Amino acid sequence: MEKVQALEKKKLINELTQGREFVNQLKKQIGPLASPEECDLLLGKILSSLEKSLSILNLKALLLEGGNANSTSSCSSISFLGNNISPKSEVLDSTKDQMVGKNVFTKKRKTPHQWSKQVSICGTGLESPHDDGYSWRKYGQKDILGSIHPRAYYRCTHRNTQGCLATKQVQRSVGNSSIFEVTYKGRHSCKIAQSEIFSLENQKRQKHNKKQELVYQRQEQEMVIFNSGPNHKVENFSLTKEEVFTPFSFSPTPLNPIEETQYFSNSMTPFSLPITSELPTYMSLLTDHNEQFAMENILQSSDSDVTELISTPTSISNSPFGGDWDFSMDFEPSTVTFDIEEFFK
DNA sequence: GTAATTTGACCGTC
DNA sequence: GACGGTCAAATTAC
Repeated sequence: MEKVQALEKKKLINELTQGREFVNQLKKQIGPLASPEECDLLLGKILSSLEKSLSILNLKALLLEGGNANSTSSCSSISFLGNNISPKSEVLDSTKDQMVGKNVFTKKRKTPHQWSKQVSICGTGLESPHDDGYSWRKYGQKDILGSIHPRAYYRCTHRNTQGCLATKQVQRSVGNSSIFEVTYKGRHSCKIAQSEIFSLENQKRQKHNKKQELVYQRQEQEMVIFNSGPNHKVENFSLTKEEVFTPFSFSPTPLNPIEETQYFSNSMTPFSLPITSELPTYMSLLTDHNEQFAMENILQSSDSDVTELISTPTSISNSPFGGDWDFSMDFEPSTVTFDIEEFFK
């Protein structure tokens, strides 16, 4: 068993090291003379390394969960946005069921086919946070005990037409009414929403590429040191929040923020993101739909990562597993930290 | 006319 | 019985 763990650890370190190396290569490639093909190739390698790393971690989590149900160590948490996210992982439940059989793990899931998350959004207006890439239909509102603001309930517009069961709850923060707490439940299975997301990403990407050209031009002109994190980007270049958020999204499959942090934390300039202690500051810049979208991507891509591991590297839209297979992660709004050393003890 | 929102009622859980 | 979540009829917006 220890040998297996050592092997896994070695593999994981190897994959992450490779990922870092690819990012560094990509960093060198990106520029006015960058070849899109080269960039695509490197991004593919980066994503591949990432997926392998995740699969190792997921398998490890499976083993831990299956072997020691009462274990309180290991995969505890991932810190993000000041919210607590505990991986009450259904991806693990689902894959576990598939891999080891339900005879061994007969424990029923508490909330089948659901994942949830919570984000805080600094609303620019007085109304609820707007477009997060999906279209929602309000179906209820309730006064909640202990809160001066009512909670609004939304479901996906395509619930009836496509059976999409995604829902979200929106509620103003008690302390700061300009902040909305949004809790997502369920996973989008609607194709329309996904194409809208993709379109939104393309727009962002195009916008970002234009901005990137400006950045390079200004770098040449002003010799600005561009390694001070996103705050500097905002101050120096007046980049919008979405450009701060998606500094690297050239791939059709956008990296999620955690992935970005993992990969870019080790790279230096010009796209390095603040890590650990600076992360909340970085994330605090994310507002409105971008922040929601970021959270969405964390979970949705986690889903697709695992799906792709089992099937083939296909798009997110047409999973062959349909609604019967739910590889999504079930998150609670809690602070999460992930200690990789502890994970392999 | 259609779609979205509002809001009181209902239901399940604790 | 209290509470949170959902339903569905009525209302509003486009």
